[in-house]
Amino acid sequence: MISDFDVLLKLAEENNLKNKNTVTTIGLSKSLTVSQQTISRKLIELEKAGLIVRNSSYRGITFSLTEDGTKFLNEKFIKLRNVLTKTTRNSIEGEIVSGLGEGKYYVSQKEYMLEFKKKLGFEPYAGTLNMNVNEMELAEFLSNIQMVVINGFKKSERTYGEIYSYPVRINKELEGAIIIPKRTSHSRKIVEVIAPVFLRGTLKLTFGDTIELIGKK
Amino acid sequence: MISDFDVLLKLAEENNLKNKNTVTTIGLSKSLTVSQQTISRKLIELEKAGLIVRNSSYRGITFSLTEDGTKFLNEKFIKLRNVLTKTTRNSIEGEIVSGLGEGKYYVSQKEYMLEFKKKLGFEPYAGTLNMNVNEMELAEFLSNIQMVVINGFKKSERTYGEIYSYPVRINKELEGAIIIPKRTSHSRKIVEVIAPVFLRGTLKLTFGDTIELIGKK
DNA sequence: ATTACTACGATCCGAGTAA
DNA sequence: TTTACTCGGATCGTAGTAA
Repeated sequence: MISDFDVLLKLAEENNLKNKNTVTTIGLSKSLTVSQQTISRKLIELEKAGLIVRNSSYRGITFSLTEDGTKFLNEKFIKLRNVLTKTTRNSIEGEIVSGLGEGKYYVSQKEYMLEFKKKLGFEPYAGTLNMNVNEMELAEFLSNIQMVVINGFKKSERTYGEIYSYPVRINKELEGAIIIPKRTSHSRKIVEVIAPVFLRGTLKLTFGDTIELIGKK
Repeated sequence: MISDFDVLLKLAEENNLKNKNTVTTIGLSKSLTVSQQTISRKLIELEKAGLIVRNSSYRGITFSLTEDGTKFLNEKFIKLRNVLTKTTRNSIEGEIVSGLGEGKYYVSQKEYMLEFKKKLGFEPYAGTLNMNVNEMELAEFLSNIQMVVINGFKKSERTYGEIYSYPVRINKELEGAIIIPKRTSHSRKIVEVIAPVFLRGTLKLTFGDTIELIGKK
């Protein structure tokens, strides 16, 4: 019995070894020891599931992993990493960048504000600190923090979605949280941090400075 | 369709590779969204395949992963790491720090110098640029560069060991290499960079500035 | 409470084969 | 050469249930 994971991992390996993204179902079937027909069907299923995009002809199949496909593998990687290595990532560093973030808009909404106060224990300053981080480090870091779900709401015909928040300690001084809107599916290089105070002011930071977040709990 | 990998990973997460732990088939069935009966059968199969040892009673199942079970997960982990790090990291940034490095001493040795010229294609300036980097980023970065081994030698009863060098491009302008003595076993936060010119002068850098290295090949 | 057997419908695999 | 369809046999998943 072959799984999506097996096939996707093999595709990712093929994709890396050669720079070409062309494979044949026969080649894959040999390296995975299943039939050509099964591979053909599996690739169709993976495409339907949105994990790859695919273009087949009588000369083979060209493909690439979608963002969701990479994310799928990355999640497995992080779980394995947490299980197989004793040291887990409970801190992350990042560079402060200027914000064109949507976060400020969110924290300005009264309804979110009340939720933040109730669930995180503080009323956030009406702005966010934007931070440039390594994507893989971020994924590892977040996987070790207990996520707090901030409920969405509806107001004047617009729907405001759920926000995932991750409590952190900032530069070993201040309490705060990383916030990530639920509907954001792509992985991020920039995250937004909220806190009860104006962080750039309180910590005397300028763009380009590095700050450290430590996961709480 | 649930795979051995899914179940084994969940088991490993449950006990975090401690020696023994107790789970219930009902609990596992909920977190993996399959039936209790399927989990029961899967655990029996995993035991027959030699991936876990298992002891069941009316109070639950105590189990542990066998060596083969851990190996199974570890192989997946390594494949994922190779695939995911290769696609993500071929550059690294770091801050220039003042050097108390041993590198300057090395590049001053005639024997090393000749090796550098022969194998890297340039004769290094007799000094190194010291750079503060994130250890994990460095490990990922270096794993993607083809290492060039600089041979050691003996001179007046002292042994000079091998040096590992990693060709890089500096700030998209200059050729150079990271050098790491072979006998250094601990992971490093500071690496030394060599180049055919005095880097701080040529690039007009001062301590605290950030530079970017891009892996070659 | 549990685990795990039986039975059977659902799903998967792959040989044959069309395009 | 390919990919990918059909379909029969094999395997999987789960409801019911015994222990």
